[in-house]
Amino acid sequence: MTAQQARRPGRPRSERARQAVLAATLALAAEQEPADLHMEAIAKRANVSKETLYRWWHSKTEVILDTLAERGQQTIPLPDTGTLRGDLRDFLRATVDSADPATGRLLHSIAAAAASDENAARQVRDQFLATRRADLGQILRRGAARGEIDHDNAALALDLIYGSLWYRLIFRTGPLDYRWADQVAAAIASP
Amino acid sequence: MTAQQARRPGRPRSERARQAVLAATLALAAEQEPADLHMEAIAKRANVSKETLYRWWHSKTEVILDTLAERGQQTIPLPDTGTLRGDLRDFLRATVDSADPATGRLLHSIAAAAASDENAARQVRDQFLATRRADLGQILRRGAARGEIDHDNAALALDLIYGSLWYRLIFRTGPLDYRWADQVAAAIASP
Amino acid sequence: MTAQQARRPGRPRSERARQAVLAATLALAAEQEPADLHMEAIAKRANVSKETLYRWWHSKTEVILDTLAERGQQTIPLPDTGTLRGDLRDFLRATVDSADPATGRLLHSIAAAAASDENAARQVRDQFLATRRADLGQILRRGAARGEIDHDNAALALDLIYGSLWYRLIFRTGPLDYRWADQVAAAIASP
Amino acid sequence: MTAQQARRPGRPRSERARQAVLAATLALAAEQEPADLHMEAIAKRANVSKETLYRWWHSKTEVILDTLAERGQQTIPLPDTGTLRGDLRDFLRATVDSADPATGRLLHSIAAAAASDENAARQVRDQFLATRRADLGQILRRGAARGEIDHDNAALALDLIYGSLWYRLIFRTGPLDYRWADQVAAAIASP
DNA sequence: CGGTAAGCGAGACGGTACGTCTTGTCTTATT
DNA sequence: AATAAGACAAGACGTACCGTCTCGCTTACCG
Repeated sequence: MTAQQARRPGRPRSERARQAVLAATLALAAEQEPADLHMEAIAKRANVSKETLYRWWHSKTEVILDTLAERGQQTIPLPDTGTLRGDLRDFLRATVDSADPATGRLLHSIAAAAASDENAARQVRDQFLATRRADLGQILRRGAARGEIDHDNAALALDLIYGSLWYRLIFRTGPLDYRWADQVAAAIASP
Repeated sequence: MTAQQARRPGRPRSERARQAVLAATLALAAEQEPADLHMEAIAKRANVSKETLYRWWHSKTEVILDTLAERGQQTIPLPDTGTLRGDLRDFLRATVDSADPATGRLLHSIAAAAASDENAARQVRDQFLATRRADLGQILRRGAARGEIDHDNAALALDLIYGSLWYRLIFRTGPLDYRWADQVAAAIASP
Repeated sequence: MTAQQARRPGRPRSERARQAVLAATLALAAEQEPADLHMEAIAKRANVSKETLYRWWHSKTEVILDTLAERGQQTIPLPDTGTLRGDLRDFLRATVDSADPATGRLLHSIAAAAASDENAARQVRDQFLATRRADLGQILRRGAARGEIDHDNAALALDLIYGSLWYRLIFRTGPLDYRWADQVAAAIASP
Repeated sequence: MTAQQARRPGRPRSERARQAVLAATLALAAEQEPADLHMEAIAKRANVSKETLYRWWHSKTEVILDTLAERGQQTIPLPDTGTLRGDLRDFLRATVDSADPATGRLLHSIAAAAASDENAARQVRDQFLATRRADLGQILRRGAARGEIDHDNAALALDLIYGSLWYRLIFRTGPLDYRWADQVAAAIASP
């Protein structure tokens, strides 16, 4: 498939620059407010020219999505406890664990971008939300197969669960902790 | 009570200017993208000086919250159908009805602001979310009193319901229509 | 003539406010840069409303000219030493003496106003320069009568003397001190 | 010599933008009042961003001084008539000739800036007055060498001559014409 | 091994919103 | 009527970030 890769002439893309950009993005997210995480700052921090930055990422949203993909993807394994509630609990607890402050600010940034720009919203959906929904969907589908949840409700549960998560994240209505994870798991997988 | 109001010296605040700002905000929201809804544009559209704008509203978030309070608040009456599911259904349908395109873009703007600025998040919580949560909370409490929902779940339901609403709104994962309202009502008020 | 003064109805003009404005102008000139001497600052410092300020003085230039008239006018007496050079020397030395830092900054302000506004230039000429020129002119005319200076040159000398004074003041090319006064006196009244 | 110039990295400064700014400044001076000659207007007229404008010129004074240097510098040649009076006459007549309305308004602007800001005064002295004083100083030195003027008076004459010029310009006490030039030349180079 | 072509850093550019500031006018109640 | 208080429309200020551009230099390949 992509094996051959059609080697193009000219100087190849600098892997060093790519890594520097992702690292700078993560570093800035760890240190500063979401509003201070802009293209100019990323370029400066990464010692990369804005030209290079814009050549490979067309917007801040793309940079952040790439950073999240690179750094945070692998962290959430699919649990298999035998019960829906157990699976949900473990999955949500793992999700909560993965949301360190830096990641949290990256999520804030893409939420802000998605809210104010329809195109960014699409990118976030396709490149970030989709995989999470697929994972959680699989857990719910298994629960539905065991009769622990209605099939229609399973589809809606995705929105309810991730909705409440982002709601807490964006509006800071409360902490995203194990208590929250357990309550949601219990509410969705009520007997 | 507060009737007397202790008349301050000097020229009183112009109600005309205040209304013009709120109307301009609504008009811009109806016509343009959220990103084009900035203080400069509001001032120009309202024929109001930037000084006046900043004197009374310290940020765009405050202007939008005021606009929402003035124009959209009174629209959602508390239903009383006798059942939790019925009440939820009616309330959510009314909520969906109130989200015309202009209002939707105002909501997008405050979501973006809340996501990227902790202070804005607090303002949105206190001046916008709080009343909505109180309304829906009343419905849920009535349901709990009738034994239609567990008391603990009632508290969580607030997050699940409004979470899924904002999630759809921000990430455009699906339409906010009666179908959504009915499904959520059914899922929360499952027998 | 002006004896009767046609007493008008209503509250009479506040002499207190007038004095406060002139005092505030002088105080600000003594403390700050010419650029910080604006109508807003004068009003605030004088505890006078801008309304009152603009009612009686139509521009900053008028306020400053009034301040100069009130505070600095009487200081320069006409000398009579018997020789042109002596008279010039004493007059210029007295002029130099009268230019304390506060007065200097007031002069800077009216120079700036005159340079950028033709109308202000006319006011400065009529209400400030005219009297100085008359005084110096009298000295020069006495010298011409004694044959110490050519009549035509006497007229021009006004420009040369006051010109070099303002030039030093505006562009800070050198100090306005007795040395300068004596040199100018000697040059103009050369034997 | 300085030919190599040590080429700095990055995009080089746009000569086009530089010329556009100077041309816009001159054009605005020709058409409008000194007060309407502000940075915003210059940027707009030159089709140059404010950022670019402020990057290369830190204040309006610097822009004007640059404009004067570029457009008006070369116009006054040093005369050599053989007599001080003749040299002065020619030099002052040429100076008068160079003061077209646009240039006059530029001079008004820098005079206003110098009067109200010590730093601006220094810049005007160093970048504008200095060369003029050097030119006129040379003429006077030649006169002193020929014994046509006392050496001490020669130094003072600089102030007297340029002082009276700026005095007329700023306070509009009279026209800057050949009559003025001839009178001053005669008075300074009196036999 | 020298030519060709793209990537890269540096940083200038036009554009434009930001939040602040001063101007001169106005609208109140009080004097 | 004049006052103080202070709100108002207007618009310039200087700063910041955006996304694009123009340089000279570097790093590959390909003939």
